Amino acid sequence: MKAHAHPHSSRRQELSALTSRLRGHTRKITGPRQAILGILRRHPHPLTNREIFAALPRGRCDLATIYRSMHLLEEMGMVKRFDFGDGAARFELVGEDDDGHHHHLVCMRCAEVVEIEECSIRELEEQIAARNGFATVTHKLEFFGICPRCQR
Amino acid sequence: MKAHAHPHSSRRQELSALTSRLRGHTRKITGPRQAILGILRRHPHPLTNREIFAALPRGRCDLATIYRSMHLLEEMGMVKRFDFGDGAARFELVGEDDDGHHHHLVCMRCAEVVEIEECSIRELEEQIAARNGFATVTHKLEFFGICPRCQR
DNA sequence: TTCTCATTGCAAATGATTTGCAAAAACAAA
DNA sequence: TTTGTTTTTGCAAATCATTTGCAATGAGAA
Repeated sequence: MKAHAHPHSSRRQELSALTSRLRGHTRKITGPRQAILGILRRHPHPLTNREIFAALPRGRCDLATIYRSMHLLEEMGMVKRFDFGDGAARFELVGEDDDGHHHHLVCMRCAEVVEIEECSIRELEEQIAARNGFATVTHKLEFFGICPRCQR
Repeated sequence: MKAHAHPHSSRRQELSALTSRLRGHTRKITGPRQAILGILRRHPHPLTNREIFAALPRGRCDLATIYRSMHLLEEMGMVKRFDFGDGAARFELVGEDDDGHHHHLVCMRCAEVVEIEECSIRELEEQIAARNGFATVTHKLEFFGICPRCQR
């Protein structure tokens, strides 16, 4: 999965800003957590836990700890979970201002990922919620196709 | 997961029509396959392999066979795979005329499923494909919320 | 520095899905 | 209908992502 344009990641957050968010939730700033946040900060792409693990200097942190950390960060709203349907969850850091809501266009051959900014599904979401009496409706939407390079 | 309106399933396919589609692909009409198609036909909802297994008279078919059958049926376009993000794939029978494209609104508490018919994402899909140079773009979209009953 | 509770590493447990393999079943041919 | 060939199945074991029990460790407060 190569590097790619990532509009949302234009303003990379300071690591200190990230850790202070942890502190604000009465969470401890541990080595593994700092390391994980560091990786997420450097890779503004959806990363699997295994990818985060591989990117970490070996022995720095257990895979189970990464799983636990991602749950914590997700609950705190610091990361967003994505599901590309291949059985492994992926995570991206969410900006403090940002709500992290966006979609992806995933190449089904090489797995290149392009971030999709606009989301005109909000209105549709409201219609569907009203029409079915559902509350707090959200959605998951990902696009899949063949990227330019794979078409050649 | 209770029964619910299912616009797409209005015309339930004959079992014989289903098996003849298998025959057309040089596939054998076996007991397990007929049983599985029977279950899918009777339950026009997204079903997990385990649910199909449980719905089958016990001893009728091995779970591994269900997994293999669903792959086969999916390749043949006879079923559509859905992913509600809970780690288990779900399948629905696809009509011969129908392309099976639709979405769901899933209650996050009780897992009730409502089928969503319209899909205004097609246009968006085309825009995204053109703008990013991707080919054969498709998407996966599911909605999640709290159903009326769970709100009480 | 000490105390306490959160957090971690490690290994084992889960749960969905896949796979190797020999036996059983379809179907076509005779 | 009997036989031969090929697919399909059941069963058990293997994978893979993810979770969890537990004792040892580390972070932050007092």
